[in-house]
Amino acid sequence: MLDINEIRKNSSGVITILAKRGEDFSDKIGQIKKMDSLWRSDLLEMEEIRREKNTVSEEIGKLKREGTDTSEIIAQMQEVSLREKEIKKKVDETRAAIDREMLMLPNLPEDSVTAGNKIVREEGEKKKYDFEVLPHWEAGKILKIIDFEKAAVLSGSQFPLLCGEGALLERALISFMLDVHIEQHGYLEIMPPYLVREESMIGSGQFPKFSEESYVTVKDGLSLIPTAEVPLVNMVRETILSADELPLKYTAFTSCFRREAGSYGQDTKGLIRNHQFNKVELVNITTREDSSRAHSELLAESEKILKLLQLPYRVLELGSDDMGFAAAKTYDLEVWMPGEKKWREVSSCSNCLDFQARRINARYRTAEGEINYAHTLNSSGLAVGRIFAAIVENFQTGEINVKIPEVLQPYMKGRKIIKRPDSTG
RNA sequence: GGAGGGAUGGCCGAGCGGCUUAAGGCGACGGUUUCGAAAACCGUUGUGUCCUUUGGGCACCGUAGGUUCAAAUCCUACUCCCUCCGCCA
Repeated sequence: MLDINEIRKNSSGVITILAKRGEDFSDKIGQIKKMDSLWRSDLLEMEEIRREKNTVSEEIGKLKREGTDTSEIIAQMQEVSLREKEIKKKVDETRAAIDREMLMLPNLPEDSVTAGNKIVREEGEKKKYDFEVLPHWEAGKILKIIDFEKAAVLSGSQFPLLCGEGALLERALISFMLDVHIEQHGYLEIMPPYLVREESMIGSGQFPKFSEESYVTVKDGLSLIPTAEVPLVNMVRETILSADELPLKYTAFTSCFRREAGSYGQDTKGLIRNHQFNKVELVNITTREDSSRAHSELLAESEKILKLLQLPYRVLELGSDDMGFAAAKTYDLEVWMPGEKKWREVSSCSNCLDFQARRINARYRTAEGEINYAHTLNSSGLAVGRIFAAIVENFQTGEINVKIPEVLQPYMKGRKIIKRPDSTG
């Protein structure tokens, strides 16, 4: 949520910055501003009435104790009380309308962020192949480690089903990623719930705007998490942290669930865009002074996984028109897929500044006793299914076997290669 | 799913509808004392919001309504936690 003071003080500035997202918010901001000044004048009136009520009520108590007749003054106060009720209703309604609108406004992109994605750098080397690398879904089928037909029978299209060494590879990747973040980057591992309340989805910014994207249970109205960012960020809901315990660094492996409404027909093959996928997520909660440093660190931590897996990738700085709702600045990591011959996003590393913290009321107290909103950051560390696909393509051999990257071998019971079941060698 | 019990400040814990702007204790912080410390004593001790901001007002006792001139206190609904029974990985 944006700071309403910014809209009061400099609404045209807010409109200009939001316009970088490619949407015109001038009507909405104007409306909010109008409602806000109405709210404030009504609030003033209501508080004046309450002040009168409080003093007179106290007076009545005294008079009654003295045995004085108070029926006249009570009759007067009945009128006042009625008036208070009316104006309170109006104040509450206006406030609710303001909040509704405020929740629909996306975060302000940072000054440095402009339209259009920028390639920051490329890391690792694309291997040369003296054969045609198959896309992972074809190789996966031959290797009998992915079975989309079975998945479709169970759940419909765009669900993954891994078997045998495929399932083992997925599990190995999860353990490997978690271990790196826990042991080398100082993260606390969390296993959060996959079903969360509506407030949690609002808190991290998925709701109310993107409710179409989520699976919601019929009886209890709980949402399946689209990312572990949701439970991890909400861990500090309604808390005042102490500055010296920051940054908090949380990591979690979870499955993620997305309806992908409106993206039918895109990436229909393979593990790239599924309704359910696995991800290891990183979330940092920190101070406003520290968040920029934390952002670079987070990016490096996500990159570390790609480096260790020896996958070629590039770093993108996302343009203001392409960033997520809650983000002020975002880097994407894209891995090279030699089978598809495409760069594919495997991590999105965002600084949300105090945008989410305002929604969940997460604050910290400085050594001087000042209370500020915390800053929240998140990064995929990484999207497991897409890395699975990247390995199947990047480490493919001419015989359509898949070599296991060295760092993963201990997690694969020492296996060095996944061989096609019909191979002779 | 059924039956009970509960929710008050950082924590514990009082609180017959008006003398509660929430008692008392613990903790924390500051001070007195001391060579220093402990103890003792004294003091301070939440969050938010609005305004005409050296100041003032309003709100907050799980949440939302209601009754009343007046609600932590009475009524209704809900949420969460605990105990037990049943079912269950």
